Amino acid sequence: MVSFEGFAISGSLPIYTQLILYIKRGIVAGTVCGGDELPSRRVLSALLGVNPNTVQKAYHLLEEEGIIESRSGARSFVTADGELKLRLRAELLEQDAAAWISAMKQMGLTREEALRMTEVMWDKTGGEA
Amino acid sequence: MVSFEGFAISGSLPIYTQLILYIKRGIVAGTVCGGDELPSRRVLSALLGVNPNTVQKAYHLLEEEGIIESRSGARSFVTADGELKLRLRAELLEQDAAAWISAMKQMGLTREEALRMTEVMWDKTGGEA
DNA sequence: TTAAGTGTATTATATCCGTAATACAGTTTC
DNA sequence: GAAACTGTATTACGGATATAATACACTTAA
Repeated sequence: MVSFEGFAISGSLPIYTQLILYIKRGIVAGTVCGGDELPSRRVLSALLGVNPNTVQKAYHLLEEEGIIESRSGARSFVTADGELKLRLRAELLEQDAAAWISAMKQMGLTREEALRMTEVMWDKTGGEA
Repeated sequence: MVSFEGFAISGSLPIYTQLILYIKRGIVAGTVCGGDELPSRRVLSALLGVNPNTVQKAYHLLEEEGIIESRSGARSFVTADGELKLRLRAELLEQDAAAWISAMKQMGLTREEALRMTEVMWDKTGGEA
């Protein structure tokens, strides 16, 4: 069962987008694997304090991308092979890095200043190693 | 006069938010300075192919933050002293770094992998040194 | 002084996001 | 088989975003 313990709504992105990102990044990290069952729309919406339609939209879009599968009446589950995992990793890393580097360049930082910034902030923030 | 040559609408953020970010990052970079005149609402909206109300919203919010000033009838201009520049630099850098590092940790990257990612992508993208 | 440009405000419309309340058919489980 | 749960769909409402069309008073420049 895919866990949503580490998930929290934050920022200005639409909630369904945040849910999609959480699943995709979990697949890249290996914490979400092919065959894993997903919480039902109703259960997850109640857990997060969010409308069922919002979860439905996220699941529906994930299914259109071939990342999860739904059979009417039964619980949905993840369909993630190694190829998809690699595709997602490349997509998300490039996307995030491009946004970060673009912002740094717009503010006039040099490459070394950006690297030092990453080093300093990495340990200040919680999460992982 | 503040130039919007390097500005382009992109991504999912509201247009008025992108305009605000462009001004703020320009101030941090030093390309936008106190006393600089801003394009009028009508001129800038025509230049960007955007509704005048969208530019008005961005300018209005910037004025509420004390970053620009408007006199009814005359052109608006930037009011940015050194203190504001430092405040903006700290705010924006921390905000962007936090988003970037959080994404990397969610995908299970180590600190060194994130640093290497920055190094590799820095030269691949256009902009500055 | 007159004309042009400017900031500001209003009303209307359309789309997206999120919530709310249902409804129905399919599956799982007892 | 029956109850509970599931995916799916619909309608309605409010807020935010963006567009469109005006309108008015103020400043600037010719």
